[in-house]
Amino acid sequence: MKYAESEVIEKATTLFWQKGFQAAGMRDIQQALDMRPGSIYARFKSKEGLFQLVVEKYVTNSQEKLSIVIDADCPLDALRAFFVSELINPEEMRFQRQCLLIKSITELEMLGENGKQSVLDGMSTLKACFKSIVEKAVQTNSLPTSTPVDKAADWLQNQFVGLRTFALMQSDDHAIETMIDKVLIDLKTSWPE
Amino acid sequence: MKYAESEVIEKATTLFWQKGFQAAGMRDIQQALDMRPGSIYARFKSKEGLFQLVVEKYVTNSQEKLSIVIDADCPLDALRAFFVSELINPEEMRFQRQCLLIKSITELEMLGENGKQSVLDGMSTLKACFKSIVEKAVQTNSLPTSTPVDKAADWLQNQFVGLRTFALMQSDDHAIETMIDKVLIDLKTSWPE
DNA sequence: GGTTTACTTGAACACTTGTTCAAGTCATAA
DNA sequence: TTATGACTTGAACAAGTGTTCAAGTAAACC
Repeated sequence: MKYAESEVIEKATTLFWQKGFQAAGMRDIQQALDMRPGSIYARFKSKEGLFQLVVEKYVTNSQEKLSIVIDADCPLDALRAFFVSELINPEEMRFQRQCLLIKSITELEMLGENGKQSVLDGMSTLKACFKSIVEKAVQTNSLPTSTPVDKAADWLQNQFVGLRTFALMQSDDHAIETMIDKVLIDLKTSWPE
Repeated sequence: MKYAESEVIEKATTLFWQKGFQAAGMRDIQQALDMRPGSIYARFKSKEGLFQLVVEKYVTNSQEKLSIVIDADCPLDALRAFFVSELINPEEMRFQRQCLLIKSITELEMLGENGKQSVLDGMSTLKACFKSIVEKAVQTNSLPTSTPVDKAADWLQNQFVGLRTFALMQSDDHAIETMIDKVLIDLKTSWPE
């Protein structure tokens, strides 16, 4: 085995993240991984099989990052730090501002059943993480006990999605930080109904 | 000329909106438009030429819808109505919940210079519309005069983007409406700095 | 030592892609 | 009436797509 799996997945992640599933051709993949088609197919079964592993690894990774937020003494400060670190990064990593899952949702129809399920499952998993964050914030009195947890979790994930698209196109990092601060203000204010 | 241009653009819009630029193959386009390749190339020069017209028409259309909001007596009520009509529609039109421009931004790198510019220009155009809405709301005392107009316009467009992705995946229309109401609450509350 | 197993190579395959082109249609202008 | 030019047709093209396969390598197991 020429390269360790983790190494390969990492390279594949970069490629899929930059180009998307369809646009990343097998030849691009072969070049990025420095592997010949036969090797790729023997190890990952298909382009979609590789993509599935990438998505699953991506979700696990995100989950770990969100766990740090959940376990922090002050979850809202940690949440802000998480947002900043995900949304404000150097130019050569700009593509990472977009969420890989959201990008994949755009081409969901072009994926087979397995790939599709991986993406959707990933979304649910991350939604659960956001819920835990809100719950923790309520427990530590960072948020009022009146906060509707489920609604706020949906909203928070939704805000994150919007921010990522905003950050992708926005060149002014300060404007992004302002948007993040607005999220943290609104998280504490009132909810409909 | 077998079909009027507006008719053709409309059909092409549906296809690109559903499948995206890359995934909509020339054969799909030929079938959707009921035209042979030669006709399409004679009239639109290329797949990207057709796409460009679609994007431009889409932007004009959106601009018109937003003009109604700007000109309304109560812009915030009109804004809510606009959000609802764009985000809550029957199942067979679900693909329209996603913004065509945002969907296109995902595949910006795969477009030629002209197509790319059309999409980016479209984003700027719509941003200007959102700014007008906020300005109008301030003028009519629907929003406090302290509202930072530019910031709020960015934020509002950003919220719309997030909501569209949310609505795309959300089957519960009521949850979408709740999110819309949250936007209207937060638009009136405080801003960072 | 021999067999199995996981992995690797690179040429080749069948199919799809966007695009071209010679030829034809038909309304408008001279 | 003839000529022009915008539009149409459908077969064809070169290049690209994901995938397969016979053959080779090398470490692991009996």
